Amino acid sequence: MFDVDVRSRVPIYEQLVDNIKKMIIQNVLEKDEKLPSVRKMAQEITINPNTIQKAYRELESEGYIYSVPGKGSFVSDTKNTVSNQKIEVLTEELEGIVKELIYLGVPVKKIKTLVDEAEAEMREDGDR
Amino acid sequence: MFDVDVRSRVPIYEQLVDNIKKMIIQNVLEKDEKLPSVRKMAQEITINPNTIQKAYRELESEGYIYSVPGKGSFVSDTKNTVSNQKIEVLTEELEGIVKELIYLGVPVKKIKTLVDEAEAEMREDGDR
DNA sequence: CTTACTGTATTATTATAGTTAATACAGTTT
DNA sequence: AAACTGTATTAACTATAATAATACAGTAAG
Repeated sequence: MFDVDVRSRVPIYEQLVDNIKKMIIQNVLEKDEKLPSVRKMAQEITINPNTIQKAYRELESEGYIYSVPGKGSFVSDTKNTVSNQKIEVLTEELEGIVKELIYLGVPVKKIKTLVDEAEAEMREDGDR
Repeated sequence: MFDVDVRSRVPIYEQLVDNIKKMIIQNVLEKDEKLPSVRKMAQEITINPNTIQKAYRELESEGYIYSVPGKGSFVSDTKNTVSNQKIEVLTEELEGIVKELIYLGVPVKKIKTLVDEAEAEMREDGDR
């Protein structure tokens, strides 16, 4: 569920932050749901509790979770902002890809055509 | 011309690799053009020659440049080899993101605006 | 009240990657 | 010969991530 790649160049605690953020935004983790305790999570994925704590501290400071000493760490209410945050993330990704395509020599016009094609495809197979 | 951010989390040598790759792909650096020597480049951007060498070694192993001991390092002929496959991959990613954005209610028109903004931002960066 | 959980904090240590530094050697260019 | 090139090697320094070992205080349940 919370998988990390210990060999990745991006730090474990940051992978955790990203993963959990994503799950919260996608509503895989719901409001007030309890996250595994730092020690339990540390056991689960066999890494040091301090690393988990660092991730949780970061998530709390960004408002994604709230922690109560003695009780645990819980998912914050991000309901009203969830969709916006998700769009924000996707927009950033889009920006990066567009920039790469442009420097690879793909003209903006062509990129916009791709956007249209994606929309068309989406209407065809109305799933997802 | 070859600027790096020494405070970035991405290593200097990798920034160099990326920058030079981009310039080659965009044809800012042309086939058989001579790159600054490791020592000269090191002076230019005030970092260690070994770091430059590491970048050049990487670029050579990826086929972007070729180095001749005693002469220098030169841009390879990569036209039509390197970038096409990347464009394919990026196009698929673009498609996925666009579909998600549409699903979230972002109109196609707005997405195209984002494309334009990305292009504009890119031109800003390019002049820096 | 005791026990076993929670989050939190602190300090020390290890591991790793990036970078710098100082040389050295051999090929080339003039 | 002198001044360039790329290349290689070894050592040292730095910053950051991660581990380890504790400790303390709040909460919940028996």
